[in-house]
Amino acid sequence: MPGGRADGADVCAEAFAPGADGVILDNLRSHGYNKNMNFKEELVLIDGNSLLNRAFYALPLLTGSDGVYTNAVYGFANLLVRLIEEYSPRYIAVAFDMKAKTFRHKMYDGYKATRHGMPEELAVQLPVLKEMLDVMHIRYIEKEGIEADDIIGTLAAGHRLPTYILTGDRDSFQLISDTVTVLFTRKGITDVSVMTPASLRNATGLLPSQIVDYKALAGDSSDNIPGVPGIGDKRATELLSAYGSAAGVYAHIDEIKGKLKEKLENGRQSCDLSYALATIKTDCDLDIPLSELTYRFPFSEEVMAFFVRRDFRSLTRRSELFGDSVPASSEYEQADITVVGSAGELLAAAAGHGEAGIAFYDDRISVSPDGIHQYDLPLKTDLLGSGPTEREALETLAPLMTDGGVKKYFYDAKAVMRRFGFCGVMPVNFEDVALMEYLARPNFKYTSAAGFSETLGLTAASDAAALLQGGRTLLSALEGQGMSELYRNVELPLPRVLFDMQNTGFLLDLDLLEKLKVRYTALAAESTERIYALAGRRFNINSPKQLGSVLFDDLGISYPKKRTERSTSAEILGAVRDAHPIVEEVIRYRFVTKIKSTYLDGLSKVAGADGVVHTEFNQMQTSTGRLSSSEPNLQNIPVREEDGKVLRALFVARKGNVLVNADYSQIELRVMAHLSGDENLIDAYIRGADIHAAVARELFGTEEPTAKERRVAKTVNFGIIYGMSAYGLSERLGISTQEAKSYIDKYFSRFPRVREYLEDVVKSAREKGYAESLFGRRRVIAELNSRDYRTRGFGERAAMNMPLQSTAADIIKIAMLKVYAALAGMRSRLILQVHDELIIDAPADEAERAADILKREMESAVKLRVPLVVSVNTGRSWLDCK
DNA sequence: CTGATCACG
DNA sequence: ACGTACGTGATCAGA
Repeated sequence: MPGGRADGADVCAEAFAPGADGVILDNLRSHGYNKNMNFKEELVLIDGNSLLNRAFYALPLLTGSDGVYTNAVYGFANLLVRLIEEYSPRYIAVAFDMKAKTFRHKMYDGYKATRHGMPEELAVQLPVLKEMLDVMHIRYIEKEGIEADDIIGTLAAGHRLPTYILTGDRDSFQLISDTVTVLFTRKGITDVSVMTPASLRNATGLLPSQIVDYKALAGDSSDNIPGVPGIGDKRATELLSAYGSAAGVYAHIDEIKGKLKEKLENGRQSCDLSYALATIKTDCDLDIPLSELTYRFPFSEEVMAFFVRRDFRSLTRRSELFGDSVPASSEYEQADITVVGSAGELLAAAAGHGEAGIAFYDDRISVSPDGIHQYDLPLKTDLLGSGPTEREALETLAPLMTDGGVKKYFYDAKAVMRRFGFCGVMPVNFEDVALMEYLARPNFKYTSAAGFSETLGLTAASDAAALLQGGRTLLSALEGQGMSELYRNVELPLPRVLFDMQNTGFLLDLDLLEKLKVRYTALAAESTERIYALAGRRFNINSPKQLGSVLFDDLGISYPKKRTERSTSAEILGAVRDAHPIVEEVIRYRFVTKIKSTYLDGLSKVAGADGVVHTEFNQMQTSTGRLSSSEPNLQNIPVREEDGKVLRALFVARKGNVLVNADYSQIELRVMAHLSGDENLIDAYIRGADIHAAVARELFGTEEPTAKERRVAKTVNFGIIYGMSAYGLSERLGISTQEAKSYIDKYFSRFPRVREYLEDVVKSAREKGYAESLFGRRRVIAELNSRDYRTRGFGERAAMNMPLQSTAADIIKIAMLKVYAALAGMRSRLILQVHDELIIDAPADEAERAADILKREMESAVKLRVPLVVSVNTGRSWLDCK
């Protein structure tokens, strides 16, 4: 992956109006992110092994649908949920023992020697538990040579926060203090006693500090701590109440008589050893700031997917645990907000801080330098008279934007760039929390201001602060999910590239646009009249309902399928094409009006006076990591049909320029060759074969496949990428399902690793709850565990397709960054991406160089087991690029 | 505001 | 016996 960030001080001089759609920061919360939670500034430390153990023996040995034992994890999950609901701590950490020996073993061979190893049924649940903690973003800690107790002791000692320790281990009582409470799980896991200094005294008569002394004297059979031989529970308690501590006992050894004295003297060494063994360390070498112990609640879809996958039915039904079903409310966690009157005060608030959350609204700009304090600057708007105007405020904030020493946490950096476009300020050193969320919460969809503006005032109370807090948490979540590189090297630098592309825009030939509009308006009118004449009446042709009634009722065309609902889709119309002359005319009408309304009228509406259209590239829209394009969508301009393709003549290079167009050849199929490792497919690509012909040769056993055979092979190739069924292939090829099945079987027998790969992808997605790309991008696919076979089938196909489409999307994003960097200093500009295609508007004298850059950077974007092949074309218009 | 339709990769 | 290829966005009708 490229390392180079694209955020130079390269100023965009062209004026660019700030967008009408404000930036919505409360998406962070309204999508279920720590919403409605009044977290308390409290820390909960959980002894993972102890609790898992308790849960294991407390519950019957359940298994999930896949046969993996899950009873202990289930019990753990329930306890955890109860804990979160009852205590609402802001911070949680789970500590685990590691298998390795600890300093205590070195001290004493017998340490924990009587412990049996974990039963296999429990051991297999440990990774499942860790997986659950991962999806909940709950930090767990394990360190070689240190026991969970010591981790807990150290964390408890390291903070002044009220702290709760959840464990079934009595050793932890020594940590009890005014600020540290032990939540002690007795036999089962439902019975939890709250152990404070007072309740400990009631229960045992001991002070917390005396727990260690007690063990030094009486020993502990469960850990095989010897204590003083001959001294048991009763004697130990008596001695401690008399002398305070084990040391106190020996200091007054002369006051003790007879056999007891003898036992104590003989056992002195054992007592010292036991004391050392029983003492929980509070000074381990652990550097874990509190900020890393936050977690996400309500739970994300990923947690839901985990519960579904593990058959934790009762938990999946607890809708209140999952954010999206919780209604919006005013219970926002409030930052300490100060309303200021000038942008200078925002600057001052950020001064001296290395980081700041910055939220932009139409009527307010907020800055939070620490996630706790927030400074709000109301802006002067048409409706509200006070404060500076947005422009004045932004101009004042410019130095902060270009200050490399302050890391800005934005929500949608591209939108921020657009806001500053009017004064040519390009922010540097920023994070983009929206992008983090897009990656870390794969089902999340970014929502623009339009849908939310009404609730803005209520819900967007403390978001600059939330941005900073949430951003830090999401960064560690991304790290945990292996997506840090994807975020930092691909997604984060991309907004700058997309901003420039949008900003540059694509020039339209307005004269041609006018001519085409006239022509298509006439064609549409003519077609309409012919249809009315053929139907014998006037009706709304655009209404599928009315059209269906004209075709299948009035004109008596027999519907070609068995179904009860009647469609008038192109597929159906094609099938009844010969039944009546009106059908052909409707097909033509559909085409003409599509061209006119969607493309000609649509483009006219959004083209500037200069003829340039500025599409919006949406980076947080798709479930696979692709971009999408809107207002106008420039990724669906006609090309497949000759008649529609002419529209591409509208898209032209600027004066004196040419368009340079480069597209990947079958990138998804090549990605599949790489990911599956199928030798046959890889060989074909390395040989540089015509892949569809090569597959045709395998399917039909012919040396020189006919055009028809090649077409079949091509359809099969596409089908494979989409997880097709025999029926689907048969429909598309117009053949029987038997014949279609024989092609598929033949394909898989010739490319066996492809079949294995696709099966593995589905299996892994079912187990993990998500599919992933080569670069670690994830898509949660909850449908895989549906009991409805249609829904499940959809999940399986989506799982097969995702890594291919997603990896291809990652690759072209990397290529875009490389191309953008390579164009530095040139006048050529990237203007469009269409999934596997890039277009540059290049001055004629740079065209050749731009073409070389496209080919080189796209082909070398990543190294796969098959070559990436790019073809480049040049022309005055997009239509000419062929 | 959702579904039907059709444009693209 | 079931329905039936993945991912998008724009327009229109009709509730």
